[in-house]
Amino acid sequence: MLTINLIREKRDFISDRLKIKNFNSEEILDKILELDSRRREIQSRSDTMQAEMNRISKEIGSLMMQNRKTEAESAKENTYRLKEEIRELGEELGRLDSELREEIIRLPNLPHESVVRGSSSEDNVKVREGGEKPSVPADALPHWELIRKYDIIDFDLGNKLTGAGFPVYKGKGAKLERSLISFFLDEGVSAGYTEVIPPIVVNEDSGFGTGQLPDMEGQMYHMTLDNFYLIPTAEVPVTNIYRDVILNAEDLPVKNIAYTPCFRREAGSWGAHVRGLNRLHQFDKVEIVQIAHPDHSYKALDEMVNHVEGLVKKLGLPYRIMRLCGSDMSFTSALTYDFEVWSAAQERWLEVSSVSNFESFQANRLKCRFREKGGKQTRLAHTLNGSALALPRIVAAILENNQTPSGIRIPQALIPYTGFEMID
RNA sequence: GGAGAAAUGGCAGAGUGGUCGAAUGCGGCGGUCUUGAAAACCGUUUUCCGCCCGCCGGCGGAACGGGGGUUCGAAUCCCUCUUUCUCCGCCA
Repeated sequence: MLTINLIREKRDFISDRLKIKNFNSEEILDKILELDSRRREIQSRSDTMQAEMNRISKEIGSLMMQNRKTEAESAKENTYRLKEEIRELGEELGRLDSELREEIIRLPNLPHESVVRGSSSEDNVKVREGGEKPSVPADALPHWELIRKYDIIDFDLGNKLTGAGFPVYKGKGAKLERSLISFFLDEGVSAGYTEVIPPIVVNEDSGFGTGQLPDMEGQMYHMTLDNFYLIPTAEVPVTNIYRDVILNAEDLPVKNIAYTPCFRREAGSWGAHVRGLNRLHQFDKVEIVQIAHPDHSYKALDEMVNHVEGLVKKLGLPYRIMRLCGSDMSFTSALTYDFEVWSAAQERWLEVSSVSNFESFQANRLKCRFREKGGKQTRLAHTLNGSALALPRIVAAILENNQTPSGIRIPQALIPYTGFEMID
């Protein structure tokens, strides 16, 4: 959510920047400015009347104490009309507040100055590339056949228990999954992140705080009886730890890492290219989250990108880092780097991580603020997060890229975790 | 699930209708003293919105778990929701 101050002061700048995201904001901005000036006018009037009301009330109080009942009664006469007007202004103010909020919420975050406009994912900018594409035989199997061949992930069984997109990991498949989670967490902790295990069910306020609500309502599993949501990413509970929190500047950056299962309805996005592990309703992910000082948040973003790059390197996966163009970026992000790994049998790049700086966009919803040492004023912090990493496509790439006639080779870095070198 | 009690500032804890944004203590910050520190003493210390305002600041309004109500006036009375604690029941 953009701040009303920014909108007041830099209307045209905002309008220009949002064009990079192919978002036409003219009408919304005009409406916001109009609502805002009406709101302020009403508040001034209401404040003045309440001040008057408070004055009279105090007067009545002191008259009562002096036992001057008749004077007190006549003073009361003056309050009835005032009270009614205050009530009406209060209602008007409430209406304007919520209307204003509704409009502001419709505006996406401003893209960082390095973001190009673009019209699709084709226009994402390759930042760098690493690792070597493996040479696999022409008859290399895609992962959905490999998992059957070695009986390590079972979609049919998941279908029986729940439905499509809820696989069951078995034997070495389960161990591989658990090993990757531990590996990612350990790497994060070594890099200075504090591990947390948050709830995977959140309330409406949390969903709103990080921006999934109301925009992505249909993408989350909603437990209507309790009005809870299954989290689509650990970003939601972990970032919301800092909702309504005022941090000290010297405590920044705050760095958290969390493993959670993630749940996505993926309504409407099923189709080609989503076979096997490419798209699931439930999947595992390790997420890194930082709350940073606004002056250093892009340094934090670089650090996070380097961290994720280290992970894919250690796993020996060919990867590329893409800076998303405006039209491919999320509503809430100011700058996003996507990580893709090469999937040898599918011969495609698979997105395995998205690392973003949200600047103050989430923080404004969350009311996540900080105070400079010795300072009095609070400022909005910057929030960042990134997958480090999402498991299913990593598993798919490891299976496909490392297949050999004698089985699937486990990456060196994972062997201490799996305890075996081959899936065979 | 049943019965009872409670929710106040960073923390502890007073406050049962009027001058209470809130005593007091602790903690924090600034200062005096000291070579330095401690102790002592003095001062200061919630957040949001609006107006004036370059900044400092000033003025007004709101907020005592959330929401609603009674009243000229609510931390204080009423309703409701949530949470916590105690006892009972059940349970991984």
